[in-house]
Amino acid sequence: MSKPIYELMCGDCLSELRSEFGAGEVDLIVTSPPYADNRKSTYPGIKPEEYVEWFLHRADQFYRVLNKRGTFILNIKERVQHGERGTYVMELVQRLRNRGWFFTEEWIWHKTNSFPGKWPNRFRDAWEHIYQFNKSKDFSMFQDSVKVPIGDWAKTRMKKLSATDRVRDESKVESGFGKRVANWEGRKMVYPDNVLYFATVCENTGHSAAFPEELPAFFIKLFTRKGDTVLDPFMGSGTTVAAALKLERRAVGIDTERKYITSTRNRLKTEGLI
Amino acid sequence: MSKPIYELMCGDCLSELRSEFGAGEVDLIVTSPPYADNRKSTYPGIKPEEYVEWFLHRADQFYRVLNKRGTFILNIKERVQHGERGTYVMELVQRLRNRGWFFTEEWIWHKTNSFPGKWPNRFRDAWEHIYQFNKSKDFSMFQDSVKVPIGDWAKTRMKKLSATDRVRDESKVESGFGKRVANWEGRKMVYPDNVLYFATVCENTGHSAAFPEELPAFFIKLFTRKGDTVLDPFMGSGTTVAAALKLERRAVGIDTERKYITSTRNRLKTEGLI
DNA sequence: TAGCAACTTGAATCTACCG
DNA sequence: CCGGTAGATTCAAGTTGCT
Repeated sequence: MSKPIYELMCGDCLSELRSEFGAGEVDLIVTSPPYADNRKSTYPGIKPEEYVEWFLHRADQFYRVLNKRGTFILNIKERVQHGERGTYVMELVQRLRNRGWFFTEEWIWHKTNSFPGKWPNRFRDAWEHIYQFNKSKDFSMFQDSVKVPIGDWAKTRMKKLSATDRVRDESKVESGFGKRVANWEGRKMVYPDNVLYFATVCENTGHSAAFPEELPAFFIKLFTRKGDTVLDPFMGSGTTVAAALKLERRAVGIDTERKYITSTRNRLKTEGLI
Repeated sequence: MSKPIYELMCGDCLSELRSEFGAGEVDLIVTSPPYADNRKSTYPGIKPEEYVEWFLHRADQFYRVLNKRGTFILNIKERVQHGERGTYVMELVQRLRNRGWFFTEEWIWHKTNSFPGKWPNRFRDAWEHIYQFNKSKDFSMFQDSVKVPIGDWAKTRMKKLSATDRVRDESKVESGFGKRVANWEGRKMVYPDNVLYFATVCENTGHSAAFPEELPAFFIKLFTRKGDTVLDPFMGSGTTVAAALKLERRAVGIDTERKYITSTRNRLKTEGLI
């Protein structure tokens, strides 16, 4: 009997992966973990000084369950503390590398609608890190699946549209996006670069972390094929899971909070994915 | 007698600063140092494993000559070695912080026309780090001097134009950019964010890693006033010096290579700056 | 149906103020 | 002095609703 198309697991990914997954079962991990701060009101924050160790233990499990040719995509950003930008992410990346991860690339996610505000000593923060780790130099990559219309001065807009439309187009949900697709069909298509443009999600998802579906969709298309398994060990509102199902990949989402399991299941039903 | 408006010094910035500059004489340092690699054909490369120590000794001098309210802007990017992105820059940032530098912010420079190319396991590299260090939380910042037109579909283009035009507009050199300035005059101006868009310089500057004049110009306007002193300890083709002079700041450029001293002086003459 | 305007909101950060 | 909270500031994208 074949594996289920999706699984939503409630618990700490450290123990869930250890007990429920064998080695090499996952083809792609895409996640945006809780950041190191103390915003306990929305999500159990981990203090910066404890963050690296906390994360490394879980990353060891990611490594174990990841396929030899698989990819681990980590979206994260340092917060400002006492006027300084934190450096724990830099420490984390080096530690991951020392533990055996192959540090292939750092992508930049430019958030075109970053949070507004004005301060005497800094401008608005409009970007986040996206680190790409592998198990070796030889990993699966399907570059043709993420081509974008050739750049002009509307490049950013088109890039976003292309990601959105392709997801919807390939999904089971018909949303009347055919016309927009036509806008860039027939245009010359080129490979993107390592700077991605996506707006954050403003609508109320029931989760504080607005993670646009285009973002996981981009990496799912780039690093997996239909039927492959995609894991988000810090699922949150379930955006990665939804994107994976729309693209006909198997999806596994893990979260410590029961409410996110419930809301994600509702979301998948609403979108007609399950 | 007042200080000269500009100085071009041939030598290692370590010794030049130590012997020729007193504490706190510089208001802004903007530099793009030689990267850690072995491209000895154009610039004396420093091996990755020696790079951090090599840089830290020079950074100590930067700290000494920098004004209490001054800023140090460091543009740098890791190279790919054996398929992996290097981590020595992350180590450098942490070490600088441990030496007393206040790590205020990391900006992203998106190179809109990055070098084309295709590799089986990565896309084009289209961005570089720009680290902002200070001596404390209290530093000079003149945010109104770098406002940009409010965003619309042409946001990125306008942002780039604004930076270019303002530099030219305030310079001694009239270049017929008045019409472009008019394009965004009367529009609502907003503060930029920490992602900058500048096209790379393709013209032959005689230097391997020329950054666009808009880049130092942006930070010179943001962190200094007319008459302040701007230093580039790894001058190269002299872009920072040229931008500083156009904006009526004092400029100091240091380089180990005699040929760059010569070519920069010629450049400044050609541009009518000296 | 297209186009425009008003309205809403989002992993922000700083200063001020309290206990 | 440290830690926590409330208020002010500000921009882009999406949504709604009207002509």
